[in-house]
Parts: sequence; structure tokens; C-alpha cells
Amino acid sequence: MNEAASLNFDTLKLSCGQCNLRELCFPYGMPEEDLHRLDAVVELRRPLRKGDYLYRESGPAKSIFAVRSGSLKTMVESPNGDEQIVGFHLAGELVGLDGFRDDKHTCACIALETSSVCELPVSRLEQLCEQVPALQKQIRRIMGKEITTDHAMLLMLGKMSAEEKLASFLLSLSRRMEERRWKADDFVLSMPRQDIANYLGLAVETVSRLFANYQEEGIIDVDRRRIHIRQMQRLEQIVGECKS
Amino acid sequence: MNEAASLNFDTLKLSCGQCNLRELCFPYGMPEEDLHRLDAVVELRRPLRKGDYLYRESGPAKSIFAVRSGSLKTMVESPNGDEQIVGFHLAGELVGLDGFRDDKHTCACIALETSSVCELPVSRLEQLCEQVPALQKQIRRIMGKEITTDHAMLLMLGKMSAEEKLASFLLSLSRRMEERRWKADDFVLSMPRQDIANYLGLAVETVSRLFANYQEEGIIDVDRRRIHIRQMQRLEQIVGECKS
DNA sequence: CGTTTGATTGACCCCACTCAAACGTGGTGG
DNA sequence: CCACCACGTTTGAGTGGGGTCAATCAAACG
Repeated sequence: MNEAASLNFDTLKLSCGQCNLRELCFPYGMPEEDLHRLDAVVELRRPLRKGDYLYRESGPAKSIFAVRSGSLKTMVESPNGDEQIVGFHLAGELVGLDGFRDDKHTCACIALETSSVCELPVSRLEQLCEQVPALQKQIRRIMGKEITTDHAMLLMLGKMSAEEKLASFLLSLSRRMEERRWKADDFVLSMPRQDIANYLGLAVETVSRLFANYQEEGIIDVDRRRIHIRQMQRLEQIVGECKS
Repeated sequence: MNEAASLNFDTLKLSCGQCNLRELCFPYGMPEEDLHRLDAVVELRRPLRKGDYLYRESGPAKSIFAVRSGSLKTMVESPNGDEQIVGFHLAGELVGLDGFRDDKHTCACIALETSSVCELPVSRLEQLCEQVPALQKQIRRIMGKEITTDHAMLLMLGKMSAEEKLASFLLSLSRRMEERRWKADDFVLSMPRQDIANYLGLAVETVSRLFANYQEEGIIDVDRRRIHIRQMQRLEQIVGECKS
């Protein structure tokens, strides 16, 4: 255990109004004056290291979390023991919304790399909701977005071929990179092939072969986890032309 | 157009407190006195006939809906035009939550048979939220449940074999029948094989063959859309024993 | 009745999985 | 510094689950 790791992280807290993720995160669209009140709710947590759990399935759900840096994955477990990754989460995205059902988490959340999160305790969030009616709407919006994202993923798993799935995955990542003002066509995957395969409902070997195919065709350059997209429109074309 | 269909459906409105679906539906867990206030928000809609749209993708989302009778399906459309059914909805269940994202629906909702719904206009719901704080929590719970359900479906589409998918589907339906005080082992499917196949990410022929297999093995009796489950534990066993 | 729509059954085949082995790459300790 | 190992990734060969195509059948409907 590092001594520095036991610092009081409240002293490091940044205000939501000054956070460069505010347009992507919880504060999006909220009036300036309400953001100050939000600050009082947010706690900065000690950073997670790769592989650390933020929360576990069926564990108590007292908070929701905003990713501040790094990235996380959420996964559900089947009765027979194998797991399905249901989402990858980048800076500014929120996790833990599944816990609203009955204050228990129905999925586990694990850091893909060293990551930090802001914690929003539900009890305090509820209190603030009574003072700031706009906050309720905000929560509903965020949850509505989660539902829409899950629906898109259902479509992917249910209807797409392996080739389409991977193209769809890369495009989704690329767009999220762009939202964050990072390069849309040049980024590093924070997850291993195994996780990509799991997420897409494929075998690792298939993912590996598809990357090789894309590279062969000059659509992307792959070096380990580094991805450079050379022909974005080809990827879009692959996703658009199902069953042809 | 039938003359009777243009009756004022408000006169037929039942109060939530007296509805026999209240334990499954929106009012679940809410105190008696708040239910009266909820009544003022709820509008009964003209019944939908089979194939009617309750709402369409990218249409305005001004309300959420509770299924009063009958059943519905929700579906998303892929860029190339084919559709994925993301849910079947029975009496007492809520649809339209995806619209909270930005007041536009991201999926379409269609009646599988003659069905009626209660409409809860979001604007009125928001007003009531300010008077009844418990209502906010209720909405979050319902949305949390939707997210959890979607995650379970992701697991199904991503990790299960065709045999496991269908068993899982039948068990899910069976449990929901039981919740509604109907027979858990004897019910009629409101959706065609095509829709089951679409939902499970399979071909119609595969669903048909699997039904035949199950019948062969004496697990279920199938007659058209009528399902009689003879050996519930065999179905549970199929779902539990993946990859064996 | 013929027509239409939905369900079943059979024959065939292909996509993606499985199994197996080789190949970096990075970390560790001698 | 290099040998070694562990792990993630790639590549090849073979196979099977489930898709596709096509024909048949059954029920519902006008």
C-alpha cells in the first residue's frame, strides 16, 4: 500500500463547473448555479487499479459513479457461471444505474486500467433532487440514454455478423473518442482482445482474424492495442450493408 | 371507424388503487394516499388492435405507457433496415422509458394483439413528482429494472446457444404468467414464431425445430401458440448447463 | 372453396467456434 | 544482460451449430 494512496481525496476535488468533462457527464445542460449544489454531492474516490472492482454483482448500491479518467467495463454473470460484458465506459460516462432497481447491483464493474471516478451517493442525490427539480429530469435522461445504448447493443448481438459487429464497435469507440476531443481515427484500446470478443459475442480468434482482415484491406492499421482508422467510410459501409 | 371507438375513454377510467395490476405496475410499493394523486395523471387510451403502433421510432415521446391488457413488442431498427425486437410487454409492464433521453423514442412499440394501455403524460408526471417525492424514486426503480432486464437479454444473445435461448424465453414468460396469477405451465403465446426468432436472434426454422425437439423429449406440449410446460426443471436445467 | 399467412420439415452449406500450436512481449529473477 | 516464464495474441485446420433455400402443410379468412 502506497502512503500517498491514503490521502484525503476530498482535498483534490474539482468542481463540476470547472471539470472539462462537464459537457459529457452528469452536468450536461444544467444551469451554472445548480452545478455548485451538485459539487456538494460529489465525492472523489481513490483511483482504481487495473482489475479492481468498483462494485460487484448483488453488492449494495448506494451510489452512482462518473468516470473521471481511465475506463471501466460492466459485466453480468449467467446461471452457469460465464460472463457477458455489457458495456465499456469512458471518461464522463456514468455507471451504477442498474442499482436503482432495488439498491442492489445487478452487474459488476471493473477497471480496465488505472482509473478514477466521482462518486454520487444516491441519498444525497435524492435530497438535492427536492431542491433542484431539473436534476430529476437529468437522471431520467441519463437512464434513458443507457436504455437506448443497451437497445443498440441488442441489435448488434442479435442481427449483426461478426464483421459488422467489430466495425460497429470500432465506430462507436471512434465517436466517443471524438466527443472527448481525442483523435477519432487514432486511439488505444484499453481492453484486451478477450474482452472485445466477449462483448461482441464472438471468439477471441474471430476478433483477431477480423482485425487482420481489416488491416489486409487497408481499412485500419493495428499494432497491439493501437488502432489507426484509415478508411472510416468503409467501416460505416460495413455496418450499413447487412445481409447483402 | 367504429362509432363505439370514439367514446370518451376517461369515463371508463379505473383508479390505480383499485386496479388488479397495481402490484405489478407503476403503483407498486406506493402509499395509498399517493395513488389518488396518480389517478389524476393517468389517461386511458383507446384500445390498440393487432399491429397498431403505440409509438414509432424517432417520434415525439410525451408519455410513458402501462400495459393494461393484451401485449406489445418494442423494436429497434438497424441502419440497413432490419429490425430487432428488444422486448415483449405484458399487462402491468411499462413501455416508453427510452423516450426520457431526449423526448424522442428510440424504438417502436406495436400491439401483438388487441391491447389497451394507460397513458402517463411526462409533463403531468413531472408536476406530480414535485408534490410526491416518492414518485421520483419509483421512476428510477422502474428504469433500473428495465436496464437490468436489458442486461439479462444481452447475456442471452451473447452467450447462449439456440436451445438455451428458447428455454430461457419460455421460463421468463412462465414466471411473468405466474406473477399475473395465470398458469405458469399453460399459456398462449401472443407472438408469432417469427417474432420469437427475431427476439432470440435465431431463424424461424430453428425455433420451430427446437419446439419440436422439446416436445419430442416430453419437456413441453406445443399446439400452435398454446404452450404446456410438462417439465419445468428440465428447462431450468437447460439454461443452467451452458457449454457442457 | 381458393387464397393468404404462418408453421413445419428436409437438404444443404457456410460462418464462426473449437482445438492446437506458434508467436511475440513484457516482466522477473538469476 | 540474458534466460525464462506467463500471458495475450495470432495463425492454421477441421468441424458443427444454426442459417438459407425450398417445398409442404395447416389454419384463418374472404
